Amino acid sequence: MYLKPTKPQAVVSGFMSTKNKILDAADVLFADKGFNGTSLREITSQANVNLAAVNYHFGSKKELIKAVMSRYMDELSPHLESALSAVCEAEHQPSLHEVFSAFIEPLLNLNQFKENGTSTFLQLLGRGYTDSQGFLRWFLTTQYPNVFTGFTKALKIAYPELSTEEMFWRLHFTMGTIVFTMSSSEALIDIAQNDFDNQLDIAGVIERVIPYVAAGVAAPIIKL
Amino acid sequence: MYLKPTKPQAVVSGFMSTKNKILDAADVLFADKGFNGTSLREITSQANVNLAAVNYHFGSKKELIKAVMSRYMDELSPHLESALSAVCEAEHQPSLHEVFSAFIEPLLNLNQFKENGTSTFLQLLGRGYTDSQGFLRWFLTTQYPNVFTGFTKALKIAYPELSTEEMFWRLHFTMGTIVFTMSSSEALIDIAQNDFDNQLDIAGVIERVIPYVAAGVAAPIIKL
DNA sequence: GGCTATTTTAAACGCATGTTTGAACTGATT
DNA sequence: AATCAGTTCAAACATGCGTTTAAAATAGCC
Repeated sequence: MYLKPTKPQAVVSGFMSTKNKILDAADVLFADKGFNGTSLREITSQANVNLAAVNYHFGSKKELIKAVMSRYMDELSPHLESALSAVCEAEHQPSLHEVFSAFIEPLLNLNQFKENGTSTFLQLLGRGYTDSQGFLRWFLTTQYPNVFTGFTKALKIAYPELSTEEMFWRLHFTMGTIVFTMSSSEALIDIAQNDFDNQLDIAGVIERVIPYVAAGVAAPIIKL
Repeated sequence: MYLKPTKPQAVVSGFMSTKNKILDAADVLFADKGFNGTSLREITSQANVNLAAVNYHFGSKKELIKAVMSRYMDELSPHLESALSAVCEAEHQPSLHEVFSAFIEPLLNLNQFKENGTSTFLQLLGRGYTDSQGFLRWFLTTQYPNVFTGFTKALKIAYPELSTEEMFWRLHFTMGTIVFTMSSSEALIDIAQNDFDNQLDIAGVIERVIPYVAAGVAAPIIKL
């Protein structure tokens, strides 16, 4: 019977708990095909566990989605918060480029936390914005608000001339760029490999997108 | 029995063909809840037609999706193509801002073509990128390639220093920004109305996003 | 070893989906 | 009036979904 979230249990030797097998299978499939597009049967058969295990361990599919996201956010958000406040408390006024760059190291470190962690997480983020009619957006903004407030605070310092309203829009444009790019990054990298045959990975994409969004946010203010 | 796409039939007086009732209901619902998230039963009951009518007139749900998109693209793509070639053949070298602005008039004219046509179409475009594992992206790029080639050609003229590879990425970042912004535009406009209580509509969002993407594409070239 | 609580399992449930069917209806043509 | 292609309709079909159930297996403890 399912009651309450249980504490994480230590992974000893080669043994993997059913719970973790489910989480590992789920986040790859969710990232690839979306939350609605992935069935519990796909997840459980990929994870080699019984179908009923998801409902037993997590209660429902919705709770599984939350658990998948929480595993990343719990790892990421402390690092993001400290990186952002470090930027804010620097001696010199930080540039927009520096603010956005504050995300890079914590994001790329997700690859140590989990294989392909960076791109998987960013893809999941993209899915969360479009799938499931925004319930995940609600979940993130209410459960991890410090990341968002810290980010806007840093931007306000880096570009004080921009009105709050303009910043609101450009922030969402930026969110869109990142999230969308990452959710289709695999396909794009494939195309790019064929057309230009460069070595290219998720870190390369991030390096290219940062000047873009920094320039977008820094765009001259329009007069009505 | 269903055979072959039939020619569009003239709409006389207040009468609306079953086919058009379905198309009208479908594109609102698709834009709102995604392709996978909308059932044929929702569409047909919204359109006040029988459930089987979709399969009778269109053959399948997938074909209905194509038909919804084609209705917009067939209207839009000639105007886009001519606007883009006008920009290319101008006496002076066009700015990036001009290139992006070439999209505005044709896009906004969709509102004359159909009520709320502009935002609905852009939302559908956003859905097509993330839903249904890219089959719609394939459909658009293969069925309407001139729009894409015309756009890259115009950009190449406006910003010749940028390598093809960089342009490739910044183009996709731009695509992401637009598409993502529009697919969540309703929610964003709601939030913005509450926070800043300005008059704001889809045209306002477009006006704000253009300086952003133009600046992003025009960002200084990074050295490795 | 025996008892208990936890976990796994196969099977079913109820429901929603896209699609198909065959009969009823419609409106124009002969 | 009879015919007939085109269209609508209610009903069913097959499938896949998330979830629940109750029995079997397992692990922990005295």
